[in-house]
Amino acid sequence: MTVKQIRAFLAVAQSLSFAVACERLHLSQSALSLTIKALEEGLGGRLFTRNTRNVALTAEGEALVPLARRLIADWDNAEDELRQRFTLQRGRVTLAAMPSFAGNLLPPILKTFRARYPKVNVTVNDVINEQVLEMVRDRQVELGVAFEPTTSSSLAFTPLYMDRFIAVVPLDSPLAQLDDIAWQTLLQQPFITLQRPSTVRVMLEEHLQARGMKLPVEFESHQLATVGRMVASGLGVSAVPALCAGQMRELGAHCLTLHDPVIERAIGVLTKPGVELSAAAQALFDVLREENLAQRISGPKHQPL
Amino acid sequence: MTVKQIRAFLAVAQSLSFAVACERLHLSQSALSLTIKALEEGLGGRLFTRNTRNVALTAEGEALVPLARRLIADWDNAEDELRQRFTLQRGRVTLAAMPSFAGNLLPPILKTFRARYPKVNVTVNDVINEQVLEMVRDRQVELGVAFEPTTSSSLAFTPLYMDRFIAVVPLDSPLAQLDDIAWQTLLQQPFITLQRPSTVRVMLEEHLQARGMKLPVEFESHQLATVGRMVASGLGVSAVPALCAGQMRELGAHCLTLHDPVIERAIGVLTKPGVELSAAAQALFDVLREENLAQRISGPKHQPL
DNA sequence: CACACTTACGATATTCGTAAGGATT
DNA sequence: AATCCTTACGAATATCGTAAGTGTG
Repeated sequence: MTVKQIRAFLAVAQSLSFAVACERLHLSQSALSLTIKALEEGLGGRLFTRNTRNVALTAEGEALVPLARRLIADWDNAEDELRQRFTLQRGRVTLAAMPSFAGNLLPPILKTFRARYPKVNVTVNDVINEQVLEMVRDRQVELGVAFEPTTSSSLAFTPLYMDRFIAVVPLDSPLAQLDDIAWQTLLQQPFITLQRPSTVRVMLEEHLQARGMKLPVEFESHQLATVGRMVASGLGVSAVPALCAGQMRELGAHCLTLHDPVIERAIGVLTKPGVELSAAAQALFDVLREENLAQRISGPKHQPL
Repeated sequence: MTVKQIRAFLAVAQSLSFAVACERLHLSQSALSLTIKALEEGLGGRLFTRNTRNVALTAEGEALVPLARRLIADWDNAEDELRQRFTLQRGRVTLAAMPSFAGNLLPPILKTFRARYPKVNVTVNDVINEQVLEMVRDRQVELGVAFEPTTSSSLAFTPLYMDRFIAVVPLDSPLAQLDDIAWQTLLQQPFITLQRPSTVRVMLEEHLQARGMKLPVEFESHQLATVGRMVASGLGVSAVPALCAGQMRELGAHCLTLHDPVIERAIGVLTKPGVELSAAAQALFDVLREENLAQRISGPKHQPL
């Protein structure tokens, strides 16, 4: 039993005429006749009673009609769906991104993506930097956005931005009047930062230790928003990735360029080598790079690459 | 997209190896490779990522697996069902039979049929003789069992039995002592019979009128069982088709051969000419004729043909 | 006799298997 | 070097359309 045979059967069953059906099928009468004959022989009995003058369904043919209809409908739907996936009229991407990215740059990017591929579903996993690597490695997601891995992580990294740390100070602090600030100066204030397992916290401590400096940590949180709110309310100062500048300002804190040392690290897309991206994932990857380019023009604090 | 392609896809998706899959498909590696390639080209994208060392599903391929499974399962089920219908492992027959037949000879016949074709559904329409003709004519049923039509009814008739009228008298009547009885004698008793539209009633009156006799009707019913019960309780006598002898005896009445005149008429199978019988209907038809033959040997009152 | 399905047959297209090629372990 | 998928190519097979055949109204 082949798809062609069932399509032919349905066409004949509908019109009850070989002559009419063979036009719809773009087939000669003889070919149609043979096709039906082959189907009948394959199934072991007649589906139509036909003399030269009229065509009618047998009882078994009658039974096949609804089955055939369902079969062909399902068949066409499946084919359609697959084709839609390939043409990105449908589909699904899974993405893991670290919170600072997921909460700041990602939303407008997703908006662009959605505008271009409205039926493609995007699942965003807003997880900490380490888990981004883990999820990509375990193939729980196709794409990850995170800091560039330090150790060779067996993951492919495509840089998007060069992110540097900026200082965050209360609006009413005298420091808020400066254009930029040195770490040495900043660290004379009570320091508010993320809790230890955080990549950001670890990065900070490593870089500063190398320069013989130490964080005068006064308050710790595991959420960047809390850090921002604490700074805004005058409890102390902080240093965060430039990526979060917008968020900090929204929370009522002031941001300054930080130097001596400039601490920076690439943020980019992580993929698992050898695992081919779905068409949908590839499209999202492309949008991520395009949007990066767009930002380069408008020029934010974090520098696109 | 063809059935063969999808089967090939599933085989490869399951084993994740072309080499293994091609054995299950009874196909050479190259043919399988081309089949998958054709499927991929037809759908517009890759379903497997494959280097010589391992084969893996793409995201789209992953999406196709459940679809393909359902598609193939439905396909095979449909094919199976049709094949079962043709081999009478399944199916459905519709039959209309007049009550005297449906209630007496038919049940053991259906038992034989069911024993032979356990999965074939039989729908019996127990309707009066005229409606049997009507239902066959309207193709509401494939087969009918009824008296031979008088007027050319445009239906095909295959005789099964020659049924003759027998006398039914109360057990305690002096008539019950006789071996046989003439109509003239029977008609001296109060007569119980079916109501007018009945074919049996009309037949009786027509035949007797031709011989100058008339039914001394005392009681009328539209059900044969009621007639039997009335006779059994001594209200009068009746004459019924020999087909109903068993039923009459069960109701407590006595049956006698009736003569002068012998009124007889063929009972047989009605079909609509030009309408091919389903395999199931043909099988039931055959059983009806076989059972008739079996009865000829054991020899009942109504004579098989 | 005209219409509609079937059968016959030659041409075309598809599919298959063998064999060679290429890549990975 | 061995394994496994792909590509190439000739052979077998299947499918198609034209045309002749058949039966029915």
